[in-house]
Amino acid sequence: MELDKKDRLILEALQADARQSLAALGKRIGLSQPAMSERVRKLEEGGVIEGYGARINLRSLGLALQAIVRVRTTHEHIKSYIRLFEKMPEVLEADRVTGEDCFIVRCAFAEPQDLERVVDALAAHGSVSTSLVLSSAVRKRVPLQPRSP
Amino acid sequence: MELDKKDRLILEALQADARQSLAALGKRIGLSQPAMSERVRKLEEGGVIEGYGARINLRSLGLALQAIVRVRTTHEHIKSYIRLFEKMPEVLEADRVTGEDCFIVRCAFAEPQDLERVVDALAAHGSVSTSLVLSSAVRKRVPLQPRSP
DNA sequence: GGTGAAACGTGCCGCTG
DNA sequence: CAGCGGCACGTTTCACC
Repeated sequence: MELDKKDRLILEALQADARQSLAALGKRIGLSQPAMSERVRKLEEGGVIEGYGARINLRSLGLALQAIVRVRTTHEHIKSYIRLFEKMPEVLEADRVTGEDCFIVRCAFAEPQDLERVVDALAAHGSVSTSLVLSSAVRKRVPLQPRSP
Repeated sequence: MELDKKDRLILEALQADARQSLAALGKRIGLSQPAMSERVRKLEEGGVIEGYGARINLRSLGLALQAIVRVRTTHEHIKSYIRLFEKMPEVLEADRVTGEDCFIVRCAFAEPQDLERVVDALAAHGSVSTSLVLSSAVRKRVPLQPRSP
């Protein structure tokens, strides 16, 4: 799917605030409301926009701590680890990666004891390296500038 | 701020689809539209909901590759690294962490050459370990079940 | 660009703790 | 009495032509 300048502006605006009206969006970008409606519909159906989500403050849910856990294991355990990640509510995201590590896992929790439980569970069939998140230095949106034409 | 069962249901529903009407939300949860309006307003003002964003498909932007780069450096370079992250469009997020690594950085790019540029830039005042993301095994939402009552 | 339908914000009232 | 939810209204926004 081809994206022009205005599509990119739309994506940028919808990343900043997904709950603004199509009319407000149109005013910002210079399109009428039906034109915006059509463009957004195409971006959704074309799979460019996968959905809309609320950004939740983890701290306000009592989850003040985050950690990034690197997991090393053997190939036979890959699938069971994926099932484990899906079962554990502390796991926010898990990526399978190249290199010595097999997975890099981000988790959130309320207290150090919770992290201990997570680490113990993940170390059952492999070894782990755990880093506590001190601060999120950058939390950017998706880069939208037209890249290398 | 106190969150009851219905607040958690609202957060769950808004994470799944932030662009649904308050009336539809109310139907799902069992509240009238004005009641929903009020609850959502309080969740926003209380800082529980930080905002609403569109989920963008990186592949459709031509960014088919992701990597996670761990950066080790000395304390004097911390601030300049944070500025560097903010300047680089490839950097999606960067967390400062405990342990031997100083930062764990996620980036997205179109071609391996782009990653090479990123790694070169990040290795200028430290050392890096780079892992290519093979697949995102888990991409969950924030856990909302009431924790440890 | 315009029109019927749906959604939103607000004020008022009743219920409950 | 305070907090919360439901009803009804005028206004805005949307989808379709």
